[in-house]
Amino acid sequence: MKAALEREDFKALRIAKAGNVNLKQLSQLLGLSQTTVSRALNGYPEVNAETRERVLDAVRRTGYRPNRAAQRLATGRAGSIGLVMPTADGHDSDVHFGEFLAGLGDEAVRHDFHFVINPSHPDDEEATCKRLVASGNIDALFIAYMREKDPRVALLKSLSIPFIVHGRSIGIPTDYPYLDIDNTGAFHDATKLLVQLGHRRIALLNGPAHFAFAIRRKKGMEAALAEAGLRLDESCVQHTPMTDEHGFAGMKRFLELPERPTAILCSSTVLALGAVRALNQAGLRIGADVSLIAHDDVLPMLKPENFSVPLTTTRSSLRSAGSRIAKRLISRILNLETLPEQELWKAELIVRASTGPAPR
Amino acid sequence: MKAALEREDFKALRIAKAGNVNLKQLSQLLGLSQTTVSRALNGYPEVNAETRERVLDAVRRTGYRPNRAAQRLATGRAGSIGLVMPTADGHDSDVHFGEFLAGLGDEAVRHDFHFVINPSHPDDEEATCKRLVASGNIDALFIAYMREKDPRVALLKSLSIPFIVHGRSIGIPTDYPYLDIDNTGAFHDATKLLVQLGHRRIALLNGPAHFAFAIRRKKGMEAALAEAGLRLDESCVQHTPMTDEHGFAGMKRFLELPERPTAILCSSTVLALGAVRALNQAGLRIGADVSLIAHDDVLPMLKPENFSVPLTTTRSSLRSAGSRIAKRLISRILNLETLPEQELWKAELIVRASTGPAPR
DNA sequence: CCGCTCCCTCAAAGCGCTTTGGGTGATGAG
DNA sequence: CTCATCACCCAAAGCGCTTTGAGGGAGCGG
Repeated sequence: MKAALEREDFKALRIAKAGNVNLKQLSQLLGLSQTTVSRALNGYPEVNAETRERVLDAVRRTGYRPNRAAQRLATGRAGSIGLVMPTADGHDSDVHFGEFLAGLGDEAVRHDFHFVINPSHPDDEEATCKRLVASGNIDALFIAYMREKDPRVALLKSLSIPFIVHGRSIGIPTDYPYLDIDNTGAFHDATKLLVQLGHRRIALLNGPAHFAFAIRRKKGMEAALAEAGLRLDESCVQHTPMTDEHGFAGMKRFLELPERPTAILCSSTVLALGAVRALNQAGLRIGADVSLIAHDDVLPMLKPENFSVPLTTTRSSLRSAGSRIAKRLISRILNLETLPEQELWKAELIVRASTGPAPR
Repeated sequence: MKAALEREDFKALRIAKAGNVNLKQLSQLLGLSQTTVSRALNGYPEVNAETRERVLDAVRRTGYRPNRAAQRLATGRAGSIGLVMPTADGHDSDVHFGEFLAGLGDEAVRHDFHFVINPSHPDDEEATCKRLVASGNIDALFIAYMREKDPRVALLKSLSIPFIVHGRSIGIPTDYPYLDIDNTGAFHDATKLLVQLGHRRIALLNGPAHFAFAIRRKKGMEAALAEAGLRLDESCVQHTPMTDEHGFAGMKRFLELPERPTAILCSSTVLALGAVRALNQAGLRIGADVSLIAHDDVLPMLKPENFSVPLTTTRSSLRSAGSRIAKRLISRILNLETLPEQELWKAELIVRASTGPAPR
């Protein structure tokens, strides 16, 4: 009895939803076959232009919308792209993820694509990827938070599913599609600026050491220091999650060093937030006693220009990256391979008041 | 019998290797009809317990996974829930959204549900809802950021699609399913605490005035003030987006008032961030010269206990709310109406160092 | 041993779309 | 006048699942 009721409910739902016409009705209305209508709609060439116009017009009038589930079943295409969201109970979720998602979603929805967001413990991402692909309800996968020699790349290649990587791994061939920013270059330039301002002892508040972007940023920094005949003291480097909390603690540790750094690079404005707090607490003037540069992902809630002392930054919009990746992913799914395989975006160095000449 | 089993094992292995098994193959493997297998899988009562066990075992061995598209087509159920993400080019995306999503996603993925995330200009949400429902590829809708007399409630009721509201509207009957926190109570209690500490002039850094939660929080505050024979001066209230930037600007304005408030309530820790900055800049000691209480959504990147002066807060986890809403939404879709229609969560008042006796 | 429930299982009919493999009439060439 | 060639269009066969309506076998009372 209960089951029967349920079934009826669903039928009702279906009909309510259906308010829509279906292909069959539409074709009857037009006096055409379903084939022809379908072809007209999907842009096949063997349909008379006039017929196609007639079909399109009927679609407009009836408000016909193809049933996605039926399309998916018939084509075998799922119409959705998979994301692995690194999060777990008791594990910090990443602010940067939301912003990225905004860009991705914006673009995806334009093509009527769904997401399958699969939360996963950060250490379990490989298995999650596998499961997600095996589930068969995604057409393409997006992965991020790349690590050194990241095993997911090989995995995805072997799974023969379109995918795009946000970032790049290190230590494996880069023959996969990616979108990355030039982290090395960005932190090289930032460091160079500090060196030119006379800084000799520069510290780095970096993201977790296993992430490729963190490794590259450090490398860029070291390169710029080397050019000036300097080297990066390991005591001046900290790898932590990119939260306010760790920024604060990290900066405090720097300030306790016997030979205090005069300038600090931060891998995120969120880290910088805590760092600034520590500096204020220590009574140090930013831009005078200590210089600060942060990488800015353009998080709308945290603008570097609004810091008490506006922050010099290397900027690259995370949202744009999301949007771009969605675009490329979808065009790969639809086999419109016109977009480039690999992209490296330059970050923009924007000088504000948090950087000044080294104190003497 | 034994031989048959072995043969089955062998076949199973081969099929598993070959790729995905489908229902037909699975039923052939078992020597059952598709109907029976389907029923066994979907928990229908008319299947022998032993048979069901046999089926389940075969599923395990073959790694069979039902094709979602086919299921959706056959049942008319889309297997996904719709979200409207308030964001647009040039419009701030909300940090709180990401955190909420983490909870929602975590729960949804457990039931193999998808999302359809539809970004929308905040002023265009009604139309977006309509479009989303009409698209026919969601089974249920979630809406948030409720406003006074929110037209979306009536809209969704008329569309006869399961939905849950995060928050509650104001000025319309509350006969719809929602999950809200007791904003009135939370800010009532917070204000009461301040009053007890001797504060007489208390200000409010609130979210945008059109949001119901903001209205309720203000109301709660006014009630507590009234109980003490006080009233809320309009110059002591500010409605702004909940960003660091606005927190800073808002607090600055408060500090410029002829009669400066001695305590401030913030609708978000993000607002508090900027507010604290302004206080520091003005050289005021938090917890001594000025008391501060913020509402804490438990954003992992911004913990109130890590503020330079740990923040007294009213706490309610946004992630838990997301998770809970997903659970209820899914159970409504599956017609397991065991969960309550309406829930009001109490926020927890946690006293830390940012509140102290009023200065004299 | 018959007949009648219960259980359990089955074959087959959709769900709405895409796609294959023809057809048909008009056109132009031979 | 015939035949190949287009340009259009069609009927029908899936895609993999759920669900209906019906059938077969075991167990029981008569």
